Amino acid sequence: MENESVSKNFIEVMIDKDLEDGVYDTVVTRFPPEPNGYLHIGHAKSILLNYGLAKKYNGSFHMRFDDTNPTKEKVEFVESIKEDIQWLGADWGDCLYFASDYFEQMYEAAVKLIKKGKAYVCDLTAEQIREYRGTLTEPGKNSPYRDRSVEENLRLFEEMKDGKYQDGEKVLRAKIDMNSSNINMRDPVIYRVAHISHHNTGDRWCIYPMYDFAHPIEDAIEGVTHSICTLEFEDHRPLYDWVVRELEYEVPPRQIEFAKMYLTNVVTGKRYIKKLTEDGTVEGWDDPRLVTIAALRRRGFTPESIRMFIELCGVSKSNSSVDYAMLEYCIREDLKMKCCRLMAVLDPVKLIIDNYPEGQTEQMEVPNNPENPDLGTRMTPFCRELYIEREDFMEVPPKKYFRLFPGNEVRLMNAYFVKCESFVKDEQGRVTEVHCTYDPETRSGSGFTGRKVKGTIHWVAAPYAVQAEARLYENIVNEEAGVYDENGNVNLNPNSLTVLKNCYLEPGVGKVQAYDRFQFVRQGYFCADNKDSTPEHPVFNRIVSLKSSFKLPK
RNA sequence: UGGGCUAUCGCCAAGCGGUAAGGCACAGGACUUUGACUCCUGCAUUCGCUGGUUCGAAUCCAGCUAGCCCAGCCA
Repeated sequence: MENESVSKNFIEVMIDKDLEDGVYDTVVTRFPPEPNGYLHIGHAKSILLNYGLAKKYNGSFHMRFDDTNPTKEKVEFVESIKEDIQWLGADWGDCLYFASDYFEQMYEAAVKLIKKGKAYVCDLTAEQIREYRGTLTEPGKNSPYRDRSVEENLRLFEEMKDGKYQDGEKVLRAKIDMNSSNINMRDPVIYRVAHISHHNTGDRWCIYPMYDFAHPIEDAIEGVTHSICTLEFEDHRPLYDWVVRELEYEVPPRQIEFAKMYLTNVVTGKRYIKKLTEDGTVEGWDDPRLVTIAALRRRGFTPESIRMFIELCGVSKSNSSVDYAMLEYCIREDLKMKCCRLMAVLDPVKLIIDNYPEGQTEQMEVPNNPENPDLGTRMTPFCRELYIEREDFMEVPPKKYFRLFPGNEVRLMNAYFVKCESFVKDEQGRVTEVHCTYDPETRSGSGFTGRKVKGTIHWVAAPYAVQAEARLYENIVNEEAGVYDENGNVNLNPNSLTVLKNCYLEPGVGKVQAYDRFQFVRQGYFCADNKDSTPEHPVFNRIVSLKSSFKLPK
């Protein structure tokens, strides 16, 4: 049963009005990344928002690479972006586009502006253009080239296209208003010369359109109705509208801005991620401490969990930073019913059942997910020597500790009740063995109701367990200290990664399955590292820390 | 001293003149073969501030204050 009472976000309200007023009779949205890096959780918001809107209004969603600046773009990014979007489940169908496929039309559009007397070729240098532009508080002044004739502009622009000029020698500018209080309207540059190969068009062009000119044209050509972008483009909207108006498009697209997503305790800035990657602080763009889509995937986040997260965060126009706990909540919620809950021990100590026959092994049938019988059961071996979690035994228990301590009885999950009889320490005083006795009548599933125990602990059979490595990732930055320091450096959490080499997993849980399923070990879900894990050397990443992790009472 | 935008619980976020939804987090309690999950319960007399209009304002008006964005031939 879906909850239909969910209120509409402000964009949906605007779309509804447009549809009512007959401004548009359909909804077409798009996600237009520049292929110059990897996608992260912030992009997921834009992708899912645009895709969700198109789907909700029965319109279409376009995937478009905004590749108008060949100096920063690469095909490898095109591929990774496509992969990430597909993984997220935003299906663009046949609507895959490249801005660079419209270069011809953009050139024609520029010619049209020139003919209308709305654009001119300017010979000022970049520095001069900056000076002429004025400042935030002072108006700009007209370029001396502003009043060239249409004929001259046409000739010059064609020469720019034909490669007669060097990079930076000439630009094409829109003729708007140098006195505008909006700096974007002070005769913005709309075409620049760049003698560089483009990943898509090769050396066919040596002039490339600027974002402000190209974007509205791309939208108009594709019939995009609602061009949704982030807040920093609000000041560009007048220019966007100017372009579609001057170019006289029949059904001009509308730009709508929303607030970007920020997350606490993580680094999302592209240049910071790059820095961390380059100085070796993280392993790469998919390091599990990052929140790139690839990293989240590697850590075991599901597309469903990310969609839920974006849905929960909502959309608005106020800058905000979402609590990281919200992301963790979503993955827990999604995995809860669909992952196999296997047993594993991260910090092992031996548990020896003194009254269990030596050399005997019995197979216990255990449910894969106690809350979801559909996931079936599996067999797991049980014998005299087991590994349990070191923290599940205490020589001198504090109040309200109800796991193992001398004289106390607990349940071994999916097996028997065991009572702690004694323990062994080494010279350093470290516990090396815990001895106990078991009660055969209390076998799991036997229906035994004779008595109850307050604690249940997990275990693995020592002779059969598979040794594994676990990597516990924590937030990469300290919230208390702030994400960035006064010099703009990332304020790292020195404990962001802990590697545990001596962990044990249940054996025989399947060949591939064991390495791509989620584990639940008392306080956290674990997931096979889909990059570094092999059957011989399983590597697991803890993907979340549960909110109510157990704290010993004082 | 320019322009644009935003201000509702620790964090997101509804609300659009009729007397503060929801989620996360947190705190109690019940249940429990994971101290998890689930289930109850609690959690803004108040909506950045100050005035005004109104029978009535988070919602309208005025004036403040704080934060974010803009001076790339980046997107």
